[in-house]
Amino acid sequence: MPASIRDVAARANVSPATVSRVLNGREDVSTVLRDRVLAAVDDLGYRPYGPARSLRSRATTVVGVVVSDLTNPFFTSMVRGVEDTAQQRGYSVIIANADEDLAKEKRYLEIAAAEQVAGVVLSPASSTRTSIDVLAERGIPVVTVDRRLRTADLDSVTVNNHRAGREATQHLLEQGCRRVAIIAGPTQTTTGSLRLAGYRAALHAAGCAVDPALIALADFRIEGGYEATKALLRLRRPPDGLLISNNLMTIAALEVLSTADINIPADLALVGFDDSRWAKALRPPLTAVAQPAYQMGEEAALLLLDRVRGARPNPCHVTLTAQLVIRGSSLRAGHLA
Amino acid sequence: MPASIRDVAARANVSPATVSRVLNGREDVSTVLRDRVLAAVDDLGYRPYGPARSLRSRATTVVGVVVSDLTNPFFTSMVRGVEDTAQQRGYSVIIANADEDLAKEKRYLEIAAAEQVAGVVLSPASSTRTSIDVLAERGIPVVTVDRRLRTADLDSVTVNNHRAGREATQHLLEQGCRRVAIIAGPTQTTTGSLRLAGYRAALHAAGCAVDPALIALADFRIEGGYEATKALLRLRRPPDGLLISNNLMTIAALEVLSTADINIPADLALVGFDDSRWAKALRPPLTAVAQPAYQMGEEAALLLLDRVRGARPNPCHVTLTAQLVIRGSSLRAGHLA
DNA sequence: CTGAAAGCGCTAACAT
DNA sequence: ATGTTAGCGCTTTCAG
Repeated sequence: MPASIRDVAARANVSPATVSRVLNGREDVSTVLRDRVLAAVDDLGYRPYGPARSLRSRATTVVGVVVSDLTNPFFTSMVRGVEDTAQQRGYSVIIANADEDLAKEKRYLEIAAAEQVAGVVLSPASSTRTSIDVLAERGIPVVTVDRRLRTADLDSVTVNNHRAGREATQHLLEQGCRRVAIIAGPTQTTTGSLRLAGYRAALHAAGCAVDPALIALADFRIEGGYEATKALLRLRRPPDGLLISNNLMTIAALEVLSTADINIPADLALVGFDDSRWAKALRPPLTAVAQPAYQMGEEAALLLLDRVRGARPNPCHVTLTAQLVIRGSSLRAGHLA
Repeated sequence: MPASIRDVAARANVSPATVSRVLNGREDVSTVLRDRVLAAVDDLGYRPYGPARSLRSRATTVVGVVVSDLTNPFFTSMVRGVEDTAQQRGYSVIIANADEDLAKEKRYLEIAAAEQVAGVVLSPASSTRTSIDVLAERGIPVVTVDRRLRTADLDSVTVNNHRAGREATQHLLEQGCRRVAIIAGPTQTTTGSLRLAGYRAALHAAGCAVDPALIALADFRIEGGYEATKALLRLRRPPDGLLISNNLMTIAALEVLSTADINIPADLALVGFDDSRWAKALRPPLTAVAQPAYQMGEEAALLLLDRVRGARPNPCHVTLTAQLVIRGSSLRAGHLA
């Protein structure tokens, strides 16, 4: 049976209220009593009991991060950014994995609401069907990261996905690709649809027709990447350039292409979204759209904590820049390593 | 202002007690009242308030996972195993990232205790300095995974690290390596020290001397892997075989080796702990000690939930098997792809 | 089968 | 500066 605040109060010969004041670092307690309380806390090994505290004060110093796929290194980097920033400011971070699944996501948002976290950083599984009502009802602020929500105007941190998709596609065209394909993410996510829109825009700008057969829709996960890549290879006129909308699907594509003995970049020039540590170790090294994942997490945490503090009345959208890092997998001219 | 149980009670014309009974799925409520309550819950959009509930009932259906490094894919797979298993059984999972840092780990264990989670799955940052006292005081069960604790006899799920280290080293020796080096993890972790011990055992068994210069101690992270690899390459007599104790350090080593133009496996045969999706896509593909990460998470969750239910009086240790997957990075004979 | 009442551990309002 | 009191939302005896 752990010690309660009353036990501490009894041992220090003060009232529970005084103990509470000391514990919450308030200045209006005499040094004598403060020391006595602290000693008692120490003796008893007292630890404040979270649920009671948040029941009474309706606040915690825990922020939640609900990510759409924790096995995706992009999101783990992003989470690290949130963690470091929040912790610097005295908040702790708990993480939940929605696994690109609306039902799981809903459940975790409910838990976040029920557990009364101070705020939530969310990368929504769907721009239209994800609902943050549970949180809104309780006045818990939400910042979306990576993706946005169309159903509510929330603070958000994203990269310019449209432009990134356009530039990556343009790069493939410049390398002489005539049939550039894309493995796109779910169009219900803003990243999925914007990167695809960027791809289309680049083709239009170059005066190329958009061949629907070259657009493979997948799920941002390894399994989907497999199927999509295989489908593209089965085409009578297979692509000679390929843009893949995230890192997990890129891993899958690399496996399929390697099994099928496709020569990269000669047969197929490749660009993948999300840079990673192993991209450089591949042969050829992978051309990637590098996103500032860690920094996105930092920014999201900053926005969220401002919101928690009640600063900033209006929704704020931070757009960072994704950078095309050109490496061997897309270089046909060969004038660069 | 969200609806409380009293509001629901009022609207359904019943007592709060009845609402509580319905919400907790108890059978002793008449169908009439149950329906009225459910309707009222629906109308009001009522959601039970976690802190009040756990304050009163001293229990939650949330389990915590405190991992030592969330950016490590091994741990994210493991977490997925915990999640799936726990969710099947009606528990939710929240995750905290200790980042191989004892202070952060301590903090998260305190939060887990304060928030009154049902139990904790932990991969401890240190086998001797990690303390689970905060949780033990409150009677919250803990299962360690991947690593063990020397300070308490807890349920644990591990692989046979000693044997895996031995077999991997033996494999390198069989490939004709004469100077096999290791990049070991922190010896304060059981995985770090056991894999190293396995390496030593293999050398002894083969009648080779253990050259201390060939043992590089690092931190299980990318940065440490860089330094360790560079240090090994600077040796007057550099290694011709290398075992790396986890995936993050392997990524770092691959980068360094690729920059230094070391030929794998001719100059240096390579084996890394932890298999991954991109291992096959590398050229040459990476020989890896594959750990059943997901399954480890599943087992850990099973043990933990048993413990939560109060089953099983004695600590239980599950040891799974790590499998050496031989690929091109370590094959010198060349009779395999 | 249902309701009334007590109280979990803590903090905030009010007194002093 | 400190103590007293009330009550957060919920579950759980205990009566009926």
